[in-house]
Amino acid sequence: MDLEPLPRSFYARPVLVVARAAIGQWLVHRTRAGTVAGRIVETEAYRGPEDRAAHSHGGRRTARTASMFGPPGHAYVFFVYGLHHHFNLVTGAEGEPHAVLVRAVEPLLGLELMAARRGVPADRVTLTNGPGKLCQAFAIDREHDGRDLCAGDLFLAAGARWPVERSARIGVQYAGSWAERPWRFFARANRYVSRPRGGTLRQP
DNA sequence: TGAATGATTTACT
DNA sequence: GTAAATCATTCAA
Repeated sequence: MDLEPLPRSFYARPVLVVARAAIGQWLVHRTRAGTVAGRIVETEAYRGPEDRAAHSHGGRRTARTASMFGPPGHAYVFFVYGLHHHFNLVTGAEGEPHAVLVRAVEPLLGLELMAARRGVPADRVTLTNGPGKLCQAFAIDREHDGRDLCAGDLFLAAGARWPVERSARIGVQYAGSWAERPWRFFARANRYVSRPRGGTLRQP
């Protein structure tokens, strides 16, 4: 299969459209250590400045959120909890701080490399079933913040169509009524979709 | 300059 | 189920 980056026009659309369209596409990262790729199975839309859960809410433009305000088709990567990275796709128009958080991926290529980076066996869903986990498996960190996803070693490629379901977002209940909005999209019947927090994640 | 905290994960009781 | 890990960013002073 040819792994060519999706065009910028894929990202230059409303954030909710991109969040839904991203399900089923491939996420690819080529590094010196090898290539890893997987199917995107879970996303969430963050629509600052009116979205209280978004870092860009209220139009706050800081050093951290700068890339969220940049042109579409670039990455927004940030670091939380002192240990984890989160990977986002910048969408919409330049100056519009909207982004799509990639929350889970189904591993397809480079499973052994992912397993080595994660320190878990390659056949476990915990390899990539969470935003922090997939960043570790794909070796995505702040180095990639602001990176162009249309030209480089980290990009989305066209994948197969996949049935999509939607729900409220996870982990941002404080966002009040906005959290009621079904801005989380996930692939139906895919075991790599993350489970809501609080529930113990058991291995098959 | 200093204190609080988070779009989470993991281990432990 | 609950708590610890762990630090860049943010906001207050």
